[in-house]
Amino acid sequence: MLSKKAKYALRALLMLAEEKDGRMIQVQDIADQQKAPKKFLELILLELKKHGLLHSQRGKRGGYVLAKPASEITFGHIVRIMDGPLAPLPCASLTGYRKCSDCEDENTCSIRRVMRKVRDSMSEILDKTSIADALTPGGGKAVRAAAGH
Amino acid sequence: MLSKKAKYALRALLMLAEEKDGRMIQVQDIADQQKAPKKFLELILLELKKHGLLHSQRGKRGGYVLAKPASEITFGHIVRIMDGPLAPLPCASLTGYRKCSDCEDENTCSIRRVMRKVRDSMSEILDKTSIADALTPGGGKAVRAAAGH
DNA sequence: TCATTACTCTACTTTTTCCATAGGCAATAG
DNA sequence: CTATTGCCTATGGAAAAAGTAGAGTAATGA
Repeated sequence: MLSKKAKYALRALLMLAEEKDGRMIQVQDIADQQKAPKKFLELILLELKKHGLLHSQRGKRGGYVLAKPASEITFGHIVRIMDGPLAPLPCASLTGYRKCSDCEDENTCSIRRVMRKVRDSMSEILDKTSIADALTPGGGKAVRAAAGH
Repeated sequence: MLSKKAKYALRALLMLAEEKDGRMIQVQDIADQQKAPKKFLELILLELKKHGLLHSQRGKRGGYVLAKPASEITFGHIVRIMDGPLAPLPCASLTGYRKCSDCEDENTCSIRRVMRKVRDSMSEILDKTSIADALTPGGGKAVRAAAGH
């Protein structure tokens, strides 16, 4: 289940992606528009900045902007920053692998095998859908790819 | 992320599926084999029974058996019983739909649209993989289907 | 310069969910 | 009848999620 943090983050980035030619938006405006607690949102945006997705400016007329093109910011990246690995089990994750403490033999674990498939299919969607794609429904790369089966 | 409950449930059902011609297994045996707390496991098996996946018998020589063929018990069903809807967001769920309280227009919500795709692809795997499939790697229906792209 | 604005950072509180345990009741085999 | 095993309800503790507080720092602009 997606956390509220991740949802706020996605919405904030989508909002920033709609802004014309690098105009900054302030935390307060984002909070107002998506009815999120301002202080909570600050923490989220700060984290996104630390991961290189946002630039910020302090003081009067400060705010946030995307640090790179919207087409290069994927849902997968955002969700991983906020909620951690996509995989339903740590042992089925590529980016955040951890051994199951209670698993006898990882190579023959059928649960792991299935969850690995789930991870892969989630990645196939989330890592190939950018916030730019999301803003142009029917147009994005991953949208077409996912429709093709 | 899959809860421990779901993981215990999957393992218990896989274990029961390996048992020959309807022989019963006791909670204690399952708990021993998968190093799960017995009392906790009881709750889990009870819930699976209430959802029609298991039969049980009380008293001496009691225990649990699958209530139907292993090929008719899917990962999707088990996970939903234990952890609820597959979808990352309630508003993107088919089996457990709930409106987002903070969402303006559901039909144009791009986050929902993406998460719906994620749900669909999870369902495509989990609802088409039975515990029988999981026991015969390389053989199951969903295994072949998922490999074909 | 100096007050104001708005991001930065650390710490804390509250709420919710997850994991597990406890103990009595009910059925069944022997 | 009685030992065993599942059935059921209640409760406790830990951890994670969600939100709050407040002092600090940089930029602006009057």
